[in-house]
Amino acid sequence: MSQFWKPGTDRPRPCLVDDEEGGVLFYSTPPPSSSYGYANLEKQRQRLPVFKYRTAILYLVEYHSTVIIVGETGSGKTTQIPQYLKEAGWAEGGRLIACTQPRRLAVQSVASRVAEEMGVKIGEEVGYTIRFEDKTVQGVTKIKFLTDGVLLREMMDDPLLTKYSVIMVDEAHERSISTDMLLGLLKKIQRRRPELRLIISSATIEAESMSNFFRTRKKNDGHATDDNGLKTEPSILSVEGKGYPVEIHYVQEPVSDYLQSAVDTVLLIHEKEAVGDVLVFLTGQEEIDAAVQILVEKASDKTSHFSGLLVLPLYSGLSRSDQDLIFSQTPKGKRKVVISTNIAETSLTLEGVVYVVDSGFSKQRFYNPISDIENLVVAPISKASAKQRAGRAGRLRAGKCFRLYTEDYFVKEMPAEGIPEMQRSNLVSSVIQLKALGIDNILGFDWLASPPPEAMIRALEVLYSLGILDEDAKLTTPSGFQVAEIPLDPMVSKMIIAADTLGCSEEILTIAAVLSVQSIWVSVRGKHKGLDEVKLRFAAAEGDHVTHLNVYKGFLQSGKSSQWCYKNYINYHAMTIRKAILAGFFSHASQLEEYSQNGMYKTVRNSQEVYIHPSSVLFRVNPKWVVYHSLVSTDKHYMHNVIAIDPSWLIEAAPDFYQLKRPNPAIF
DNA sequence: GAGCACTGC
Repeated sequence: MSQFWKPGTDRPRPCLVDDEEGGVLFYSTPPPSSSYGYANLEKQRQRLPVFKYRTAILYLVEYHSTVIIVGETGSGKTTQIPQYLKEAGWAEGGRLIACTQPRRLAVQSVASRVAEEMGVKIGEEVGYTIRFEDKTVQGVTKIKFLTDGVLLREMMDDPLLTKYSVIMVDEAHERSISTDMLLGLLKKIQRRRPELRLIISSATIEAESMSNFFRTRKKNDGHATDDNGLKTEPSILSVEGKGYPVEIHYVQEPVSDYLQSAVDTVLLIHEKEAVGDVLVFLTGQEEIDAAVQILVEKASDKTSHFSGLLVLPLYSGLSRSDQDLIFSQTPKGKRKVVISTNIAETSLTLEGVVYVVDSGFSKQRFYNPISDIENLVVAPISKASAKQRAGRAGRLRAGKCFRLYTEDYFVKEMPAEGIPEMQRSNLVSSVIQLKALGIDNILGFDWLASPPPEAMIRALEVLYSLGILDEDAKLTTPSGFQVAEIPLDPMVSKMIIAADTLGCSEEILTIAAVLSVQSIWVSVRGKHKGLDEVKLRFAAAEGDHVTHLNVYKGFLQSGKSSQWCYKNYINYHAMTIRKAILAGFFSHASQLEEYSQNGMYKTVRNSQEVYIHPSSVLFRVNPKWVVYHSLVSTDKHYMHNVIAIDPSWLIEAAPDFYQLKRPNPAIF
């Protein structure tokens, strides 16, 4: 079938897919609820020639500007569709087929699988691009895998993405900020480039809303076409996965303590169920460590049959070597139990899992645009997530999923989908990116899901105060455009630009790098004291940022710690460094309450009550004025990464901001 | 004297 239809050529319409082996694949017209076709890959393996699936894909892509693929895990859509398109000639004439993934690791592994299947070396006909790594060759690469964020960045140079004939957006149902932005922008591009084909791969639950979003003209008319006879009505093709069935078990009554319940369920599985590893979903490190401890104690009793349990924690804060333990072969006669955060839901796949225990909760970030505070809270997961978690039990053989909530709750109360990241995040980075792409009417942008207007306004306000947007909400020259080019939080970018004139770029770049990673410290259970002592060795009076700089310098000098006598040098530079930080973070200034006994500060912007986090070197030092990098909210609002400042620097850094009573109304 | 779901450019 490699000589299949050449796109754009004039030829008779292929007939509907007629399957002589029993109608496994069919194409119905007119489509019931805009759904076409159904390909069953599992059956196909035994008795359906591969070209049936290919036929359906190519037919739909040929005649529809947008195709939505509802593909379960293991359906092979990600690896097969790009190959079909290439063979059918979609990558000819110097244009490429692009396939996005939301994660770097997925990009790499999918690309190498496809290269292997096609018998080519990666970086030639099949390539990939992720940040810091470009394995493509111009003129040679035909299928290009990339993260959605990279494709967004590419739009800054080539807004219509003219290099590509087909763009496939995989895992669109995850609704990451980048994916949502990309889909909104792709819809715009389609108006200018009607020949561009989009393939959106999504879970069942999101398919209809995706379809509605891309349905552009002549609503309610399934046969709407554009001038070229191309159907503008998106088509939906569903492809079954080859995962094994997973039996779902619910609790009879709601549980009051899901941690305890998870532990009990693991013990019960070990007692009653056949061999096979267990994966438990809890919400965070603290919970996971607690559950691990309880189970390890049970397992340490050599006389009980629980000694067969091999219990391992899994979360991103673990060191790489600890994370790798979960992939080790389960010793004979043992049952591996991995207790994990959401990292095992999408990012990491454990192959031997047969039993899943689902607490029904995960930690989720919520942003309050009014207070400008991001909260990390334990919240109920969605049905989509629950399904994904359960699916983790069916990779090896038929499995079981134990849900620690009632069926009634699942059916009646659990939300179908999670809230898109777009609607619970700070939008400063997204807004500047859209502005850089020439989208001026941000509030009128056609979002798959509109973010709260308050968040949008807050983002515009912040960018205006940073001098990145002018009074007409357009990017300023050169500052605004420079900041948009730098792939960092705009406040950090502004700091970097300011460092240039203050002559401390090297130091500020180091600090920016440290601020861009989650933490430079590795968490080791029960070794908090040691870590605190090590930190003290690097502590700088100016605050955490300069302390990070010390750490980095120490790293460069690795092994020579006793000879460090940089103190004067650091003091010399500390002032200019702090001013550069302030150029970006002036709006994060806080003042110590004069009569405060407990180190209470109030933010300058909205008099929010905040405290210095105990991990800071300035904890209990309590300088009169500080600027923080971020707020972390638990029982109190804690300032993370704090430097001491002189309040006069604030006026110097942002004279408008500190005199402005109300932000300029023109930007709304 | 407290705490870090997960990604990405």
